Amino acid sequence: MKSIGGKMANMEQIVSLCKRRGFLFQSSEIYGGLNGFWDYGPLGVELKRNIKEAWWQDMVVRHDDLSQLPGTPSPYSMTGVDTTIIVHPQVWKCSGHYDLFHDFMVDCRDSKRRYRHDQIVGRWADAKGKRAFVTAQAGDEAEQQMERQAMKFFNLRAKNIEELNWEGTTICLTEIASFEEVLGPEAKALGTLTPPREFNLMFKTTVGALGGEEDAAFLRPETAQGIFLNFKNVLDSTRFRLPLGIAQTGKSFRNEITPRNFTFRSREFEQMEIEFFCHPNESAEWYRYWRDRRLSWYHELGISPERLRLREHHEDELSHYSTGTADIEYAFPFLAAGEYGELEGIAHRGDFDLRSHSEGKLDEKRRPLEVELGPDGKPKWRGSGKDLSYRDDLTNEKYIPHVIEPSAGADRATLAFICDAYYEDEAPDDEGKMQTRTVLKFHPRIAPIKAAVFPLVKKDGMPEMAKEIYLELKKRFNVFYDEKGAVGRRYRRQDEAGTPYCITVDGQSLLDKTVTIRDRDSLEQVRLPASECLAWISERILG
RNA sequence: GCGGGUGUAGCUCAAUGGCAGAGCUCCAGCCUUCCAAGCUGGUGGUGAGGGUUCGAUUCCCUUCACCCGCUCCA
Repeated sequence: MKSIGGKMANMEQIVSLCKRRGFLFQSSEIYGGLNGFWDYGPLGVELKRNIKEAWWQDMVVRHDDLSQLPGTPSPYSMTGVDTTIIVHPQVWKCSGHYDLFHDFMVDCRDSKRRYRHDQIVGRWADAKGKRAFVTAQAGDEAEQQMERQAMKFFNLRAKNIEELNWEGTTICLTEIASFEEVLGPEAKALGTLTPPREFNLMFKTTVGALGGEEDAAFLRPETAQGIFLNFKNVLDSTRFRLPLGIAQTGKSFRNEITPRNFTFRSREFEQMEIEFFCHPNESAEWYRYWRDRRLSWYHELGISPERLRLREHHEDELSHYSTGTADIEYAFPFLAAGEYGELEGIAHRGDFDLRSHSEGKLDEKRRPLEVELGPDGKPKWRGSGKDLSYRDDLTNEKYIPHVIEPSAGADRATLAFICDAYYEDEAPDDEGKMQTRTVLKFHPRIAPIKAAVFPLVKKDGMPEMAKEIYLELKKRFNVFYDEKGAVGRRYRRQDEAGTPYCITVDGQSLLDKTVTIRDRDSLEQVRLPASECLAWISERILG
């Protein structure tokens, strides 16, 4: 979002443009839509493909694996995989998603709030002949909040605090069978909490036509696990050495409780993920490298630096096994001023993933990490039992690699690029009056249409020459031909689509084989031989 | 999942318990030698389901979607 002439673009205008020009449509729209699902239209699919392609080219294909790049401890390799959406159900048990994504929630009928069942703590209390299980949300202030709740509920003043009797210790709500005597964290009466209800954040499906519950499988909530599963395959089938990054793009699925904000929180979405495997001693340095590299990638593709920020997670926000996580965040127009939405997370994951898939799911709360045990004392979720360590054939050192994970949302990036490109400015019409112009100032590399070719008027042989140029460019780029109506109107239409260049064949073209190329942002035109158009545009869009 | 708001043409918006309108867009044609508003004609709509009624886009119920606020966000 940019402001020009003091007018701020708002999300409604952007959504409207997306639909009007064919960037994004609601999924199943003719049936009334489906919450949390979005389709890309003719312009949107080109934009998103270009963004994914830029990512793949920049991260994998064009990566210089021979040089030591600034900020890195050594040269490194990059490669890719494309793994399945459905994998062995055990994968999600060892990855931690199964436990984490099967939250039980309780709602409070009184306060209209919702809580995670396992994040409510409480303690039995009595006063004035009444008894209640007084609760609060787990956290540092839980004890104070419980006391406040109890004083309020029992109608006690501070001076009568000794009338309040606590029994036993603070325990989790999960230990309480019936909620009849439970006082919700913000409730005024007892028994207002609903029974715990399961929220399946992973999409469940069935493998096999007759499958029962034992054949249940899940659509992946992230592409990353497919990379871990193939870590050994990649090393065994190639001559790559560590450090090595393995990239993958693909669809993931999460049953978000509240899809919101256009495509920002969708239930079906596409990720662009890298799992970067390295020696534990160098992992901190690699983490910093990837964090900075990924931030600069957005800058290179033209995102406004002032709307983008890198946010390091606080220590208490980190996963227990992570020694560092940073989010790349964008100031989306649908957020309040000063708020940012996550585009990408760069996480130092240590050896959690490879060890979990080898030994069994690790207990994130234990230091050092150990396999999480079930009630029977055996591993809660068994791993594959396969050795996923790496032997360095130069030093003969054997170790379990540490992992840096730059995980980006392709749809979120696409949305950010659209929002960031949206401008309304003023340009003069043919009578010199200033008219509002809506323009998407995409970086030429990601623009859906690279160039439009127009005959200035539809006669005198101009269309013929323009079509020739169009067909020649079309062999290399997505280009657009238009001969209808006033040329100014055609320029404006391309501005809305974000087309960076418009090539116009005019009277002079017929005499000397030159054309004009009009720049979307500056509105300036240059004249050059028609035969040089391809080279001129190539130079500007290859990035 | 809760509360509030909104659903009328591709877009922006009118109107009404009794034939649903405008502007822009779009399409066809005319005119046009560089930045959307010239001329002629044309396509096209009440989110879905049910109820009340002689008749519902309008009133009622249900549902779906979108927006705002909670909640959630590994």
